[in-house]
Amino acid sequence: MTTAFYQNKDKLYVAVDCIIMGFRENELHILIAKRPFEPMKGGWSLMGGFVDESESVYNAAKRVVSEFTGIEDIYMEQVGAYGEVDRDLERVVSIVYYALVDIEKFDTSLAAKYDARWVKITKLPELIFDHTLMVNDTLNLLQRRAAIKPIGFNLLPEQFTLPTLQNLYESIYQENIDKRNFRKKILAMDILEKMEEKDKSASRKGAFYYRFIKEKYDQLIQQGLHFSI
Amino acid sequence: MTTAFYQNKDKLYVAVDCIIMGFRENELHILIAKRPFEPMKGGWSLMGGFVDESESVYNAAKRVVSEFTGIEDIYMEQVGAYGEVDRDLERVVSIVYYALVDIEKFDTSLAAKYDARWVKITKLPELIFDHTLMVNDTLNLLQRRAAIKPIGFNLLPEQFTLPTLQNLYESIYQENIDKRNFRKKILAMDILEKMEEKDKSASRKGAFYYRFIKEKYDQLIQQGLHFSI
DNA sequence: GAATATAAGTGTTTGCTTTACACTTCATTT
DNA sequence: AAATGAAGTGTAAAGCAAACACTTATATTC
Repeated sequence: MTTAFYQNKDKLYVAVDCIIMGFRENELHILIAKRPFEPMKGGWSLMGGFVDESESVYNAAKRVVSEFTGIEDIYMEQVGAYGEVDRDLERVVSIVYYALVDIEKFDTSLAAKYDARWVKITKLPELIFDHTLMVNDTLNLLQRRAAIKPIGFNLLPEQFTLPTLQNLYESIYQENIDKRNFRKKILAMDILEKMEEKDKSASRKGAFYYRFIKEKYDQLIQQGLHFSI
Repeated sequence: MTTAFYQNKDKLYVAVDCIIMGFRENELHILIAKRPFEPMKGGWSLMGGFVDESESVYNAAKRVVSEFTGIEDIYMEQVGAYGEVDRDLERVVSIVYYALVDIEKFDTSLAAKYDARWVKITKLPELIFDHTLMVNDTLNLLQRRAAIKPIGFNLLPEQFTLPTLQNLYESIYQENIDKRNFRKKILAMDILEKMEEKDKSASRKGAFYYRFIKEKYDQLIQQGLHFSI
């Protein structure tokens, strides 16, 4: 069915580009790939795809992230739409999402298949088209969002230590955080549960594992309080 | 020129919807119109239009705002892309911008032409499709942005009084602000210039006019400080 | 022209949040 | 048993945010 009024309007390609973020070696990483087709074949590119007529933009982004990582449960948020006429060789409007994934769940066989690499956000190569701009905008957004929403945990495994969590936030904000102030603040919110085991991989003494408890976070919100780091 | 790889991909309608905001009678207003065509003819709708092949999404939004207000110099920011499959009867991906305009510059002849009305944001009627969601998302964004960027001035004429400015922020945040704290904070930033004339329309005593000085704001930023209300 | 009415304009105190800062503990390795 | 190195802990100072009430200026009214 076509509605009369719309008929003479232009249709455009609509793409999604995904900034897939992971955390390892105490640094934020982004998954990028060598582009396998023209234009800009061989250039470093974000993970993208086209939006089909029959799928929502959000689902298109989910599909792309799953396709390139093998991960199904994904935290994703829209960054925005990029619509300059000359941003691609063809006229393509691209809608950007960032995804926060537990890098341990990454299906490494896909790296070879798609010529993809996890690169440190501080050491990104030049990307094609406006992809560098997209990454910059995303980092900005992430910094603002991670400060007030407990989204950082999506980058970590179920269990993590406080030193690791702190490293994560230091990597997101790209600045050092005082250890005592950080622990005070995060523990005061009472949204973490301390485990009995320690992670001894990073020190002799070992650091206790903690888990983020969504129910505790919901309680915090119900009390009219907010997450804040 | 068509690049081979893209050829078998779907193309979609891409629209812009604009949340055009103005300030009068001490309240934020939004420009809405009765939709003149099917589907949903006669329903209250945001100001929108389709993105042409040859114009950027941003320019499409500017064009729409100019068309419906007669105003050319517009502060505009993207809210995001709305891409559910069933958000319209046809498959239309809509990219939303909010625009802050000085309502005094509004060409009132356009109101009749487009069956448009300025309505208080607190008294919006039901809007078609996902337009109510768009407005809610926008108000949220505006609240966060107006707190840290001097964008509110775009809603006021060149000269304005501090009581008016305070009313504006109260309308944006939908809460009362202490007069002394507000004046202290805004004046401490030293980004306003006090005029010699008073506005006597709202009180016998009259309130001094002020102007926002962009150069002073730039200085503030250069000092490593930030706008904050 | 004196009294009245009304919004504009002005400082200080209190509490809270943020920042700065250094030593002890634990477990492994030598 | 000693040494190593990261994990873990509390307090004080400063800065920021929030609460709060009276005086001033001018038009209007009597």
